[in-house]
Amino acid sequence: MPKITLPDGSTREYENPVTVMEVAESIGPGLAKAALAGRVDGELVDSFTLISTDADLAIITERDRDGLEVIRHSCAHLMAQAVQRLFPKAQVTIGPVVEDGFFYDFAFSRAFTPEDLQAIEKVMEEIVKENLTVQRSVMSRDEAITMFKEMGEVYKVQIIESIPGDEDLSFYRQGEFIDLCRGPHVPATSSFKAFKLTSVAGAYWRGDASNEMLQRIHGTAWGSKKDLKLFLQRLEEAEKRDHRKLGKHLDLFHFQEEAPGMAFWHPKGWSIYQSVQRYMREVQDKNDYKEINTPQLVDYSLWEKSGHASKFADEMFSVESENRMYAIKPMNCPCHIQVFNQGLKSYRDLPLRLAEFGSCHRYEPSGSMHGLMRVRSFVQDDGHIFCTEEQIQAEVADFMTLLFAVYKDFGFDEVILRLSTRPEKRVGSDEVWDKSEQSLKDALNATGLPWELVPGEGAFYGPKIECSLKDCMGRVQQCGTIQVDFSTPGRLGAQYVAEDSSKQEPVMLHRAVLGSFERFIGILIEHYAGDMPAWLAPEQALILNITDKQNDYCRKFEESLKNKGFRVSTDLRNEKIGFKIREHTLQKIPYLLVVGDKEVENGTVAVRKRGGDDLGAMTLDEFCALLNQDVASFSRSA
RNA sequence: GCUCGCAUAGCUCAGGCGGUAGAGCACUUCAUUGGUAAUGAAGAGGUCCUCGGUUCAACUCCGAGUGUGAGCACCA
Repeated sequence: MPKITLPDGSTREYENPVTVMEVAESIGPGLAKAALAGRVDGELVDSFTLISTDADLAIITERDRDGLEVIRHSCAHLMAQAVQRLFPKAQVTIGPVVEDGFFYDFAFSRAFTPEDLQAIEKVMEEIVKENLTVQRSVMSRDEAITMFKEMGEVYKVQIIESIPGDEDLSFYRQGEFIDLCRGPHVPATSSFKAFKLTSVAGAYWRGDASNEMLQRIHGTAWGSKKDLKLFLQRLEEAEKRDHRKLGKHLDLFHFQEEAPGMAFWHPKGWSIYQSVQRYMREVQDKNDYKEINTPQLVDYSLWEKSGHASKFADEMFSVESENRMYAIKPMNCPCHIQVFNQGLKSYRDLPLRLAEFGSCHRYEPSGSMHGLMRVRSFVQDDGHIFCTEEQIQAEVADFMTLLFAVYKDFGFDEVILRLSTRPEKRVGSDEVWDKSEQSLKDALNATGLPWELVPGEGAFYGPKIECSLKDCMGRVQQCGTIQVDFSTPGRLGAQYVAEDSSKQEPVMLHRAVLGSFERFIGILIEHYAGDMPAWLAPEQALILNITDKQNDYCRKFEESLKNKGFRVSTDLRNEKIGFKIREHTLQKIPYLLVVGDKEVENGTVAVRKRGGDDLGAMTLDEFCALLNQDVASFSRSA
């Protein structure tokens, strides 16, 4: 006689063991229709799971986050079934849920085409109409291997063979299709309301580049047609914000064949770049960093000493000149140590914070490049803090505070933190790793924010914190980092004189807030959809005449604003005012200042904001005050 | 780097059984001096990414290369 407690606290008693679906039915037919799965005592189960003891139960529908996952996972099965109906020779592999959807990887003799996707989608619809019941079964490992061998599914056999132990495995069947799966799944193929196959691309079997390539079909599935539509609109919006598109449209930068992965910055893009750099320079000065600059070309031997050549030789550009080999620097750290090494350092000099807007070049794999987001030539807001072990924690904590403040100034409020710890291949003793990981953990805990542990992902010389921000589209972008390094200073002979006059090796903290200017500006462009806030906008205001009678007045007004340090220009072309407004609105200029006879007479300008708001007539002083206030509205908290 | 697409005017894109191309916007000139998202007219603008092959003939078909897009792999 199971007693079921529902999320609202109410309880229901049943004579015999009941399934989740039966409970739903006993509550109401609407709920039964919507029920996809259940959560029994916190565990996600199928709707046909039998409950025989007292339990807490939540009926999962498409409104639950978990319900959506069930739909998507089941939709992957639905797609696999459709693919095998159309292409019986296609072999199934895996089909997990991902953000906003799912995919399934198939082994097939050729690539699927967009026409194939349409056909697959059609068969999926047919299977939905067939309303096949989804059934779960359990098999031993050996039985399962035999079954899939008979079906000729060699990848499934491999997957099952790689599952350790000889525990029983669960399988889900719908009609003729059966797949190894943990579940849970929807009750029947009629449960799908809205799905769409979005793309097809290659993907390596087991994520290993030395394996063969499979065909991955991506799809998305939602609880309702409306949600699917909203999702597709979100994709469209993201496409509109694409920094590559906006970069061209707003004349910010370009790329060309002769310099793959290296941006040509145009005046307006470079203006944004300079504003970001000016700001970072100010922040670094305020926070006791000493800015330096180091060579682009450094003899190869330094990279051999630092250990980078042996690991990254293929990704470094090199130059030969007069029988010497140089590498174009792929990073700044070895150079910063050279600066540290000049002159004798005392413990009194620590912590020493060196910063550089360091231009780096890396031969990134051709397929990995993506607009400004991943380039071969970039500038890091790099910094290295030389300190003692005791100083690590405070330095890391200060860095985190600085980073939050900078992100906030750029309009990013949410930061996601991850700690990557010792990888298999590493230098340094376990004791040193213990210590450095602990100091990073302490610093993370001190932020009061949640953070995620990523074991084994640290750099070979030390653990690192990775800081990602969330843009207004909800996308996570990794930008900042701070890494503890106990070994590179030693390799390159960095030392300081301690209190007891012994020579000691300093600890080095590698850190960057933005990561690279290129990437960060790409993120900014997409975050603001090109509507840069006034403090970053390449042109803050534009003065427009109505007729050429006002030209002199416009030029004088421009001059006055320029003298106050604003980025202003004029458009005195012989065009109608509506035409000019449209053109400059599309160029996303924050303020348009219109001057006609009225304004000349009153000594004002008519101010129009980017959104179209008419702020009325203002004098020079009034407009300066407005623009100053707008520019200062980012908090300058760093 | 791998798989599959794509590459035509400054931009966004059409196009064509294989017979060297077109629109809109932008640009130039002329007229127009007009008050908050497009004034009108005329004109100019292309080695159809590169190199090979097939062909009487290639922008079109085939191959290679380069760049680029989606995804995978990589990311000090």
